[in-house]
Amino acid sequence: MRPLVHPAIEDITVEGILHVLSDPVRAAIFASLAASDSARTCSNFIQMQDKEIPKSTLSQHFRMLREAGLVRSERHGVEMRNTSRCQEVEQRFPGLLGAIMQAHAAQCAERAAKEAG
Amino acid sequence: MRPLVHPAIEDITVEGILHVLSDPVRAAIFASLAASDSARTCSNFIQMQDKEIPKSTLSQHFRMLREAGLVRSERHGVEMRNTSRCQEVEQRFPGLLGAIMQAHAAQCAERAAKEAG
DNA sequence: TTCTTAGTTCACGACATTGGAACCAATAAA
DNA sequence: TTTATTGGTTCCAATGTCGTGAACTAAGAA
Repeated sequence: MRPLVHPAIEDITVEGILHVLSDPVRAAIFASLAASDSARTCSNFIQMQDKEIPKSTLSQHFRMLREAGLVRSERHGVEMRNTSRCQEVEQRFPGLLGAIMQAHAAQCAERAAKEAG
Repeated sequence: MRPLVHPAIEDITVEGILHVLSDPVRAAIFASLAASDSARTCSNFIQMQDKEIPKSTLSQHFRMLREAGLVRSERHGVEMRNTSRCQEVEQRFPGLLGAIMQAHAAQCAERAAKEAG
């Protein structure tokens, strides 16, 4: 089993961040991690947006989030504990994650409104 | 020749914007368009970042920028005039493009500094 | 040792991206 | 008129990336 790869803060790229967050599932995972104080495991996200995400897909999503520098993962026994690296990224690219998450949230609210109305 | 497709402002998505700007060439094109007052043609961008972009590739990049809602293109005779849709997008997702472009600029400056030694 | 849990890796099909070659449409030159 | 040129598009084949089921691993419990 390969060791977990976490880029140094200075190796994080804007392209990488944008690409990894351009997928709605990964964006939702990241939003949830960013909003929560404590670490969350991968399997917390098997149910998302009214559908099941296969374990293997989830594993890839977490790898991509990790290698883009957005998430820190640590193995604890049999499970993985994931936290966002928001604060570090905020230092490097001020305002970026906030703006993206806000836009995602706005779009999400808009869709919910359209759905209901 | 297919007509040019421009999404209505309410059909522009965050995912679409992030994906299209996660490519360094497209990000550079968009930054240049956003910074310039007047329209620019496609062929203005054949030389970018010390290398040539093939015409066909450039054409695809512009199509993607257009269909994501970031750029407006109009045929004028033999050429295309492209402008950014910054202001519209700003209305829909306030702060998003600004934060992204600022992060790109910061990264660009950083790379230039590292290059210079 | 065997089982369970949580996640990873592999392999393959589906889809996206790149770029050369051929093409089209508008205008300028002959 | 034709013919040539310019600016961009479309087609297609090679290559790359993504999502997923099946098989696997590693840690801890029974």
